[in-house]
Amino acid sequence: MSENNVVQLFRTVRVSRASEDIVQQIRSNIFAGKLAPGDRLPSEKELAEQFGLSRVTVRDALRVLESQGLITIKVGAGGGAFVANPSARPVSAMLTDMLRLQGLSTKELVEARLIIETSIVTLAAERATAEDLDAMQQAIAAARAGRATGDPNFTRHSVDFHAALARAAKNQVLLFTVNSLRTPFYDTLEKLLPDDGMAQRAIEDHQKLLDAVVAHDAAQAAQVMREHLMYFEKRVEKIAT
Amino acid sequence: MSENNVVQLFRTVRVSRASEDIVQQIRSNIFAGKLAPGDRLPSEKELAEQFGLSRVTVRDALRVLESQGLITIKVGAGGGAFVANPSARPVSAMLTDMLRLQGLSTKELVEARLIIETSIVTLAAERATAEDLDAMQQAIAAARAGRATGDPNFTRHSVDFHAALARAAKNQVLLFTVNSLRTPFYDTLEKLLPDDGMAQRAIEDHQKLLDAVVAHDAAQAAQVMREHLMYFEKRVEKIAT
DNA sequence: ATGGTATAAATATATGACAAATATACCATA
DNA sequence: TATGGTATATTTGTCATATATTTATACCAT
Repeated sequence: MSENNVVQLFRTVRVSRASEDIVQQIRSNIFAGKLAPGDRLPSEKELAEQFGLSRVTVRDALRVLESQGLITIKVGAGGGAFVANPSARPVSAMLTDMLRLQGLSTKELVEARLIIETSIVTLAAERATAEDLDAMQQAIAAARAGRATGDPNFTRHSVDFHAALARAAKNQVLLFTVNSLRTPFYDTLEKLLPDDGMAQRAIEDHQKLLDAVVAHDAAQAAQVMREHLMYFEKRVEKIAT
Repeated sequence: MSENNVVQLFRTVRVSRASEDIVQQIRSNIFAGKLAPGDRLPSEKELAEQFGLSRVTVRDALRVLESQGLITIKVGAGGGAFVANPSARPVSAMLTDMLRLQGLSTKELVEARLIIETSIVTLAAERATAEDLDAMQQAIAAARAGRATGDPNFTRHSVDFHAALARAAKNQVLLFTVNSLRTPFYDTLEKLLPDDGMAQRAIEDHQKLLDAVVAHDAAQAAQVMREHLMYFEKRVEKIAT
């Protein structure tokens, strides 16, 4: 064992908190199915008694569980902590945060988004239900109606369209991943004043995407998506710099 | 507006907590780059003064930020809340929770991973540097050495190999995303007792992947990756149980 | 049936205090 | 000088007690 190559035999030690034990116990009960979505946990006071700890410590634990998406907390009579429905939303939010923190280049984001969005649209071409198609069509119709009244801000409808498209792929992992990648773009897009040309282009592209999905034409859908993303990401890129 | 079709004009209202405002303010500073990883926040006492709220409320907010993976908290002199390095681990942990709770299915995860991993290996075939290739080779060599001494546990070397491969794609977004998606799988694999057949297969596949990347043969690399993932994911069918 | 008020239950927040963890400074000893 | 021990200061962790706020329900009046 030379000076330069120190072998790591031990791990960092961290003293745990009492509240972590509470978190762990409640998690175990949730994962074991002893607590199901919608079930109410005992009140903070009761939990404090059961755990033999103070109410503050219990609240600490509950805040952690809430942040992990495992419980929701309601105030007032009949309130308390309730086991949450499992959702990919917290995962997506966290992935969004983590990506944001990394100071990623637009180029990397664009590239990653291209890969995932084209996969999504390919899957959507296979898997979209009538409901999905309807949702996509409605987003397009709403964008058209908005434009007809002179409102060039198509962002909201674009978000809705892309959300419906991603749902049509029937893969929640891709859904939350692409949402995390999209968020930076939509944030920027919403800040700029979109012109009517962009609105028109968005509507046209969305319609083409929908048509391709309806026709189960995955290759065409992927191609349109690529062009769509490249067009819009060039505009966002200009503004961001 | 008939009885059966009630138009939703309003959204559910929820009274916010004071601590959420603190969370938001700290997040804004982190995302704006005013607080960088490693930076220390003021003490709880000082934050309480700055926000004009009690220390309890500040602690609430800090617990949330900690659970979101944005800060780490240290006890004692020189302690306090420090801005965390972005890590895939909190995302993976949350993803694992959702898998356990069946909010997401293994099938969806596998499908998403297939898409992203094959894109990564395609990019790596174009972009890998000598350094990347060396790192991959070393992971393979380490796995071989381990196996030669009778240690069938190749998981660590597999993690290293895939990490090196993902770095070779030169896209931080894909790297981070795939690390988040991969970890639940490895955590499960590590809990199994892998047999030597699996170790051998991993080493062979990794070598084939490396060879394809060296040869800039993206199509071959993608094909090997697909087969590799399908082989292993069949053996880890139930992730996070 | 509708509206208003009181009450109870539960979380949210505050204040003050002590416990525990940790880094640093200082001193004694070999 | 290096090592070990102790004291001190700083900071988080937890506690006890209390009040504020939110919300559902019960009850009464119109």
